[in-house]
Amino acid sequence: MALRFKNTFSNKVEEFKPIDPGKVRMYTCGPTVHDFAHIGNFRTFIFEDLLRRYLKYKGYELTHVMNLTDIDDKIIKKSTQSKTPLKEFTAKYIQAFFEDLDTLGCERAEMYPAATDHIAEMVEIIKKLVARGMAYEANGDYYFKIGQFPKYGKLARLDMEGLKPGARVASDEYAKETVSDFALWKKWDAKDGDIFWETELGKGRPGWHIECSAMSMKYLGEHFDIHTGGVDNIFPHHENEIAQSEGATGHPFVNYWMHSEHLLVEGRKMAKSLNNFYTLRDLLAKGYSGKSVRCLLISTHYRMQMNFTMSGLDGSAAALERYNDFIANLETYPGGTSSGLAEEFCKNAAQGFEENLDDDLNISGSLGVVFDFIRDINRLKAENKLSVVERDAALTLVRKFDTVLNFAKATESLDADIEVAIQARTDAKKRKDFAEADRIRQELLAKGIILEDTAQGVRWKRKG
RNA sequence: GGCGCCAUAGCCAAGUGGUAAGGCAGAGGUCUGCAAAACCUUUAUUCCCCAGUUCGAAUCUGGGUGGCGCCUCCA
Repeated sequence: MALRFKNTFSNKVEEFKPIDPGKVRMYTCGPTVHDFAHIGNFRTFIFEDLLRRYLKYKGYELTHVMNLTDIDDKIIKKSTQSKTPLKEFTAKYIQAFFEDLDTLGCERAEMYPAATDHIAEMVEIIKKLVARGMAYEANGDYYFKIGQFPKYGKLARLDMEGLKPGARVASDEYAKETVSDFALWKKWDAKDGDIFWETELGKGRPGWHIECSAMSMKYLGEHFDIHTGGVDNIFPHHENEIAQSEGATGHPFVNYWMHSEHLLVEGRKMAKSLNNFYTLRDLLAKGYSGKSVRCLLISTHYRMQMNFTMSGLDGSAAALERYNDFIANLETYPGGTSSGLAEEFCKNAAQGFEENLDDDLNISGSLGVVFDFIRDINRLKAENKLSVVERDAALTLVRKFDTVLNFAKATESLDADIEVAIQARTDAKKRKDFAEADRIRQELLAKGIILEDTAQGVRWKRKG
């Protein structure tokens, strides 16, 4: 079976066929850089990392663009309040974002264009929309005229006739022709301080949606393959992107829309007021590794709401250890006598891994295959029925899986001398030299490698 | 009110017509000074409820119940 994805636009699982055979052009709505990103944001970025890694695994040549939204109301407010120039204010969070991506083992996209570097491109699109009668100016602001775009509402499956103006719309300060028309360009206002651009459209700043139309089409062309984001972006952001882009070019914009569901925390929507709001840095401060967070966030299908819990994170840390122990133990295994079974285990695992991911990135199914494979090979190893050639084949396969999963630890976090000490203690016990074993135990306790030493036994620090 | 997602073991979760993957936690073992690590074994007569279709339903149909999200700038 071929690779297939759920397309939000058609609401169906469709076979994936790129516009240019063998090549994929993909756009992702990136972070708004006004603060540290939270784990809900990263769930989406990790889904996109899985998607990009799997497309490469399948042999596609990928061009992936992720924008940086470095201009919006929140940024203006915070930057103005802190009396920090816009670029300086956002630079801090852009840097933090890339650090966090590294911590989570997310591969870099090919490009990370920033909105403020593409004002001219946005102005061009708006001018084109005005010329085509799909946008208009009102009191210095520019709006998209959704009445001129019959397809409007199709992505989100909204009936625009049925949309009634709510309290929020009624209080809107802008002078639109129709309540649901959305802003393309906002005239400078005193609260914007010194944040504005002098353009043919006047002194002002772009709306949020136009940024993504401008940057995606500039780097990927007017018609590209995949556009991703979180479900909350379906409406209005992506609906508006379609309207702006297709309104300006007159032809299709994106073939496949893919959206990841939200992360809940302890069963509730993550919110600062509920005291369940976590950034990646909060979790690192609690002693969890980036890879543990990656493992947890990637392990539930992207279209399912995922409930984040601390015990779930503990579980992922443990699963990750099983995976890494498997690799580490296999690497040092000297090899035994072949039973002839390993070849089939490898073949089945490779096939199962791919079949599941082909099916709209069924990561749970694929992980099941990987852990089945780990158990099968471990069993052969325990019985000494795995030859050197088979051992190497198994290692090669799991490393291939790891190009998609990226669960393997770059470095062992326990220091080498600590490993030596633990081994020395085990050896001492084997010699029945319990005085020596206890001495080493005290030493490890002093170094903080053993966290607790109770009558029931010792509790070791997790390697993760 | 409109649109959409979901309900499978203590927890997380795959499976969309042929008799319940996988992970965590628990239990037993390899193996014992008490432990730990690693590995192996084991853990759902049953898939929210009711009715129907079928030789056969977690899976399809109808009707309920419950949870969540979106409906103007939140991934």
